[in-house]
Amino acid sequence: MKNLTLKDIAKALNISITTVSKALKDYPDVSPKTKARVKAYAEKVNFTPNTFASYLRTQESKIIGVIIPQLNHFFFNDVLKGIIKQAEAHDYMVIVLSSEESYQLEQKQVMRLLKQNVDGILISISDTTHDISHLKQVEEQNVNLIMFDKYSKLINCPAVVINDRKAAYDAVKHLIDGGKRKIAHFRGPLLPQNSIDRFLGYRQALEDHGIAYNKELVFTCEHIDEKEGYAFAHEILEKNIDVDAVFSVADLPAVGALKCFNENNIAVPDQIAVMGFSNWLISRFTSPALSTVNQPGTLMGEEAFSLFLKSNEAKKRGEKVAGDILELDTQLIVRKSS
Amino acid sequence: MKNLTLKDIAKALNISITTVSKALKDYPDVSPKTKARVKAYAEKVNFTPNTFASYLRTQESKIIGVIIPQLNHFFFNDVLKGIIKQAEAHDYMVIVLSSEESYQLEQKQVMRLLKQNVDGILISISDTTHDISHLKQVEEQNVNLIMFDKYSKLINCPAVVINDRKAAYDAVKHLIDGGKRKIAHFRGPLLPQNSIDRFLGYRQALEDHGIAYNKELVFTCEHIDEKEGYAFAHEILEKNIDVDAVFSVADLPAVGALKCFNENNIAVPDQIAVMGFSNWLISRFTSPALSTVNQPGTLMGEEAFSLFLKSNEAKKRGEKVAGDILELDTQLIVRKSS
DNA sequence: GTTAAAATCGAAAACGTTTTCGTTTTGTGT
DNA sequence: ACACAAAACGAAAACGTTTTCGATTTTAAC
Repeated sequence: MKNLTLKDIAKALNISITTVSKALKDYPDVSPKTKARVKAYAEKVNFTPNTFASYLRTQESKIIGVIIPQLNHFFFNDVLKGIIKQAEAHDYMVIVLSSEESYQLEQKQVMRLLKQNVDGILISISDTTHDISHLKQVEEQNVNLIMFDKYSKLINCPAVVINDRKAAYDAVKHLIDGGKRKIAHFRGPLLPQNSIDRFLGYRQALEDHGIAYNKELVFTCEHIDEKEGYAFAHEILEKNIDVDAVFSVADLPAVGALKCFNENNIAVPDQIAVMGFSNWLISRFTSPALSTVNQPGTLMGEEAFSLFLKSNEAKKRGEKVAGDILELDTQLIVRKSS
Repeated sequence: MKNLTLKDIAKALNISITTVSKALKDYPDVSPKTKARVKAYAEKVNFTPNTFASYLRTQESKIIGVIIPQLNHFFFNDVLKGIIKQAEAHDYMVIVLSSEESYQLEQKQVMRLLKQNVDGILISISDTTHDISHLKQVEEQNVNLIMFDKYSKLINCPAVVINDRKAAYDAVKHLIDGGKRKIAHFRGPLLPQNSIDRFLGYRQALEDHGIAYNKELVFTCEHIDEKEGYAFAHEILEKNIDVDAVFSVADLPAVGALKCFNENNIAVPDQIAVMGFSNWLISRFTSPALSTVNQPGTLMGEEAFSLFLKSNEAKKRGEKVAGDILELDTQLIVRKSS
């Protein structure tokens, strides 16, 4: 019970392989009669052309590679879902790889995908990626490159992101509107663009509302986990730093802070309000439930695949695709912690 | 800057394609001298054989397909991580698909993978899968089939699972040891083997400790989300059902129940203890923190890939692989909710 | 120096598809 | 009938690899 080939069909219908192939692809030099005959038979035996053999002629593998920074990460799994769904709708298969936030691993995964002759690489770069020569190489090999969420401004390719700066601005503005003035920020690592942008949004919101920026209130995460958030919250209490709100670069550190505040009987949000970012599953279940910013993960994945398709079409026409950046809307989700 | 071919190397070294190929694969009829020359050059230009062309000869694609029931599911992402990690170590690529708990979609995804000529299919079957003819077809096409976690007893192929029955038994025993006697169970859907096994473990534990089984205390989940758990907990309070502990088939319904109990000022665990299953990220952050059972997701993924490798080796030797089932240990995690 | 054996190499076919180009068949108009 | 164009078909090469088998060269033995 192997998969059938053109040869099998040709033999069964007593015509040539060429005619079978052309009939299935609606070439004009095949009579309507034989076309119908071939198509009916192919349908009956559930024939689809062997993708490996097709690749050899067409150089199209119908496979794309996706590299995310973490495999078990709520948001990136949402994106993955969107990509895989759209890929299925367009008959592409998706190879999934993870850089686990390692620059070296990210380089290696890109090279593996290039060796695999994928039609495109969709990547969200790691927090430790400080050099993009491996991405340049993707473009040099004329493979479609699309970035999503964590992108680099140093390379000119299509990307789909959220407006981190605006989202952070709105989140902090919400805290200010709630009467908070001494707002701490748990920021992300120094390299990735989105932690920079969220920080800038935070600072802009303060400035626009006449609040002086105080760098003593900014804490920098390395791993963006709940332990760091817990530690920062602990430091705030320990050192008696005057703070009435916390805006965290992500939900996990916010959850850690919540835990610390709860343990020390700090009233949230009355004494200190807490705001996360990303709307992870977990944010709904903390007590109090965590206010946060929703990122449209699945939509981002779908759009990333659409950008790939567009880029691929352009490539086939011999054009160079523009490095347009698509921005998706976020939603402020106000719960009990603010 | 395309990927190089054997032909390119042959031309550069002024020898035949055949010799290059054989040198790289250590054929005995190539002199040590030319072997060294070819290997050095191949290394220098970073040559790897084109997998698509290789497939055409060897019928080995070096690609495996993985089908999980849900894409953004904490446990299955852990498994995925293990599979992808091991696959990378053995130079396999992983195509990821999801059935989204739909039998129809699962069938379709299996067919897609067969058409793609993957070397193996690793699958965790959906909750709605009631027929396994699509899996039989995998075996008929002589493609390696491995099941993990959610498996079917109707098909004889290697599988890696946990001992759900024992894990559930231990969890319920823990509740009993804590003095609880009126233990409710939120069970999973009727079809999947693991929800059956967890139910059986629950019943066995009751029986072994002289507690009569009361089917009024068993609630059946359909979607295994927190809403269902909340609703069941609500029903328990509403109808005044006499319950002093809840054992849930998974963490999410347990979290829902916790929420309901908290809202109604039921003391957890004193009045009602709550026990989840799976050790999701979220279970650490509820209040009180949720007791649960840890499933070794990453390890399960790694073992699943190992089973595939073994099965593939057996196939190459022309042997039929045994349908052995590998059982991994779980860990009872006691937190504040029990 | 001859010959057999061993060592080394390369031509060619095959995997399944696509596409170019040449060949055959059919149809049309005289 | 005939010429000729149009329609329908098929042979063959190519993609890059692997492997069989035959050809060539080297080595060893007498």
